[in-house]
Order: sequence, then C-alpha cells, then structure tokens
Amino acid sequence: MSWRKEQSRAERGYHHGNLKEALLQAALGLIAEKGAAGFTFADAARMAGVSAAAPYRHFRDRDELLSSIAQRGFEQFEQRLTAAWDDGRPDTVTAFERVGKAYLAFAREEPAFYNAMFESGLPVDANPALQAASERAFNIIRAAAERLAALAPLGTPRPPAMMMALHIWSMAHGVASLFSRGDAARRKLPMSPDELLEAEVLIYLRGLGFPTDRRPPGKGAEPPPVPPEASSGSGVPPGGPWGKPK
Amino acid sequence: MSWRKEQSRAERGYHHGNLKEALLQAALGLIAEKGAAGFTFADAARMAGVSAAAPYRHFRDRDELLSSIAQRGFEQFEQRLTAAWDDGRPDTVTAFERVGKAYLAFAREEPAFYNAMFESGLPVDANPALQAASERAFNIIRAAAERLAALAPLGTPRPPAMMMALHIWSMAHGVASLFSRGDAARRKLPMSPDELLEAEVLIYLRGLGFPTDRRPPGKGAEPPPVPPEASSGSGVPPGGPWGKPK
DNA sequence: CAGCTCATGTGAACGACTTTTACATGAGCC
DNA sequence: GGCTCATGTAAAAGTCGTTCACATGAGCTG
Repeated sequence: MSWRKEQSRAERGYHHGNLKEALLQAALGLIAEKGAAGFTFADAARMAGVSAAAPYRHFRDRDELLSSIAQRGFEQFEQRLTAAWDDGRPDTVTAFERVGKAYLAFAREEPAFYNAMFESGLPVDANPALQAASERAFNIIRAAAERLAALAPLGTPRPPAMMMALHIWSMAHGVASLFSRGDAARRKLPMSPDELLEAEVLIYLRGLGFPTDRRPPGKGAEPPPVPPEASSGSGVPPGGPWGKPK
Repeated sequence: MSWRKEQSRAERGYHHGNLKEALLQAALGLIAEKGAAGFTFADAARMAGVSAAAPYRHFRDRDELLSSIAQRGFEQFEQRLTAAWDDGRPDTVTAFERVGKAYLAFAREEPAFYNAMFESGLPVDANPALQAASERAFNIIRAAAERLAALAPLGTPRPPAMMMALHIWSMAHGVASLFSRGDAARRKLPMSPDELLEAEVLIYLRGLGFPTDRRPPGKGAEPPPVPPEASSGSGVPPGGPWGKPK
C-alpha cells in the first residue's frame, strides 16, 4: 500500500518509481482529513517526497487528480452496491434495503471518495469517463428499482422504475450528506443515520404498496402479496425500525 | 441594490461607507458563479473597489464572511419555509407539500445561499449563531411534521415527528443537492426536480397512511379548515404526479 | 471652527499555492 | 557503452490570505 512513501530523497533516488499511485493515496488521505476544498496539490507532492512540480508529469492539474479520485471512487462504489444488491437475494425488498445501507456505509467509511464524488463541486459532465463511471454506479440502483417495480402490487399507482431509483438515490444522498459525515457540518441526531434511512425507505416502500413487516392490526385489506417471494420478512426488526407508535 | 459598486476610487473617496454590505453582495454573486470553494476574498474586495486588506476591517477572515452569508441564508430560508407552510392552511398535507416545493425553489433561486449553507463545508456547530439560525429553519419543517404526525391515521405504525421531519429534510436536500443546482454536478433527468420531489413525498405520505389520491371529481365534502381535516385534498395534479401505472 | 480620535481604508510584505519553463537524471533499450 | 525519453528538479511568475504600519477623514468635543 504505502510503498515507498515517506522515504528520503537519498534512499529513494532521483526517480520515485510509483509517483502517480503515491499521489493518489496521499490525496485520498488529505481529502479525508481536510475535505476536497482544503486539499492541496503541493501537500500531496510533499507527502510523496517529491517537488511541487513533479505531479504535473502525471496529472494535467489539480482538478485532474480530483477527477481520478472521483472516478476510482465511483468504481468502488459500484462494486459495493453490486455486492449489496446481490442480484436481489434473498428477496427484492431485503436486498434493496441492503443497498441503502451500503450507500451509507460507503459514505461513512470512504469519506474521501464520497467527498470527491459528490461534494467537491467538480462538474461530472465535463469528463466523459467520470460521467460513465457515475452512471454505472447509478445503474445498480436503477436495476434494483426495476426489479422492485416489477413486484409492486397492482392496484397501487406507481412511478416509473427510473423515478423510484432517483427517489432512493436522493434519500440516501440526503441522509449521507446531511448526517452521515464525520467531516464538517455535523448535526446531532436522536438516532443513527442508518436507522433514519432504513425507516425512510420502509415508509416509502409501504407507500408503494409493499408489505413491510407486520400488518396494521385492524386493517383487513392489506395489498395482496407478490408472486413468488414477497411474503417473508424483508429484514425488518420486530416492532419496526422506529418502535411502537405512541 | 448595487449601491456604489463599481465606482472608481476618485469619485468614491477614501471611505467606502458601506463596505460590509457591498462585500456580502459581491461574495454572494461570486459564490453563485463559481461556488463557495472558488470564491475569493480578494475578488470580493476588488469588486467592491477596495484594497485586498480592507475586508479585514469587517470580517475576521474569509470564513467569517462565508459564515455571515450562510447565516443570512438560513434566515431567508426560514422566512420562505414559514410562508410556504402558512400554518398548515388550507390543509396540512397541501401545506406540507408546499414546504417541499419552497425548499427546492430556494435551492434553485438562491444557489449562493444554498451553497454557503449546505455545501461550503463550514462547520455549522462551530458558530452558535449560525447553528441557531439553522435550527430555527429546521424547526419549521419539524413543526409541520408534528402537525402531520398528529393527523396520521391510527392503525398505521408511524415514526416520531422528529424522524418524519428529518426524512423530509433529507429528501428535499437530496433532490436539491443532486439535481436542482445549475451549478456544478448537473445530471440530466427525465423529469423536473420538483416533480421528482413531489412524487417522492407523496409516496412517503401514503406510506404513513395518508390518503394522497386526487379527490373524486364530484368532491362533495371539502375538508373543513383545521381541526378535523385529515381526509383528502393534498393538491395532487389530476392523474397523479407520475401518470398512470402501465 | 479647530483639534482630536478612532473607525476605516491603503500599500507593502510574508508565506503558501498553482502552474510553467528550462534543465537534470537515469532506466531501458540498441 | 551510449542514446533517448519519461520522470524529476529548481526557479520564477502570478494569485491568495493575512498582517502590519501608516493614511484618511467623519464626527465629536470644546
């Protein structure tokens, strides 16, 4: 990982040998500490033990370094969402919620990537490769939404799958961005971001007619369960994610 | 508005007379253009026609200027949310949705404020006045959620009002931050952010047991103003926000 | 009105950062 | 062994943020 970092010039020799990677790693650390805005090209160079001009052999400018990090971030993000989705196993709703949690986990565990991807202010649409990576990640959510849409109970008006995907994305991003970052604008919450998002998604899914958890006591006409899977427990803790209504 | 801006030193005299305000306005413009990260203290000074050192007579440093703008932003934000909420008239659900739209409208129409408030990375909890302003704004959403919670149909499990408020906030912020900014990371959408958020909130409310479908065309009983409302209304466009399910 | 004072603005200076340019080094290939 | 080109360096120009000593003049005091 930290191959050859922190070495003095003498023992390193004139050529670094791995500067591009070292710069990316250094930048990642710096962004995690001080945010994308506070991160400095010169600092990254210093951390890698080279002069301030050296990075320009590997990145056109500071923005390109940031872009590279964002891109790498989208790729890892995609992987984690894919793993969480696990092709909808064991059932669509459970898997869907797991994707939400993976989203938050990524924001929490990879603040530097998340920052570069969503909060650095760099124009996603200016770099085709970056935009493509971003879309590949979003497509995981979208594919999950398609599956979910196909299962939605008839008789309930429902939005296009694309819209559902955007809804989920906005919820996850909203929670992550407002509450799930140790980073800067930390606000105190009476609950964990995970709980918050889980409840939000559950209510949303219920609004789409999905059976979430035990049925309301008196209500006879709960929307009919969905063909093959649908029936079982969706990973909701007993009592629901927010306890009993008082 | 642009009182005395752009004037040459000669016609202005040694003293500006209104520098603090001029700097705030200049900064607002610059942030709207280039984002909080790209905004420069020196640029604001230049725009106000004073030397680079002059701003330090009015703000401890660049961050304090940013803070002032964020604070002012939260105050305007609070006003707009209050107006949109209108104490829950004509009925709670309609007013609630109006608040959501006001949120997006603010993000769209006041990008500089929104940026300073939510995307500049300045620590809200470091400045008590700022934090208080932020909380006052959030309290509008929270109060609306309380009212909504009181109306929620019995028989449906429901979260605490505080949680509902956070849910709404995260949806609005998520949509605003991902899609509603001309600013930077613009992504193309098959629908407007307003539609997106409206549908999202409607589904969420339905998940809480609120009736969100359009009124029956004949609509015999318009709900009485405040106390026993709960039944219908909600300003849903005919056909619902996303068209017919296919 | 003269004179004083203090808030407000100026210019110069420092160190840090970004980026460019001309030059140095040495790893890999013939 | 010698060439060459990718990779690194030093130096310089331009920008910022911030501080400091000094200048200005608006408004009070007498």
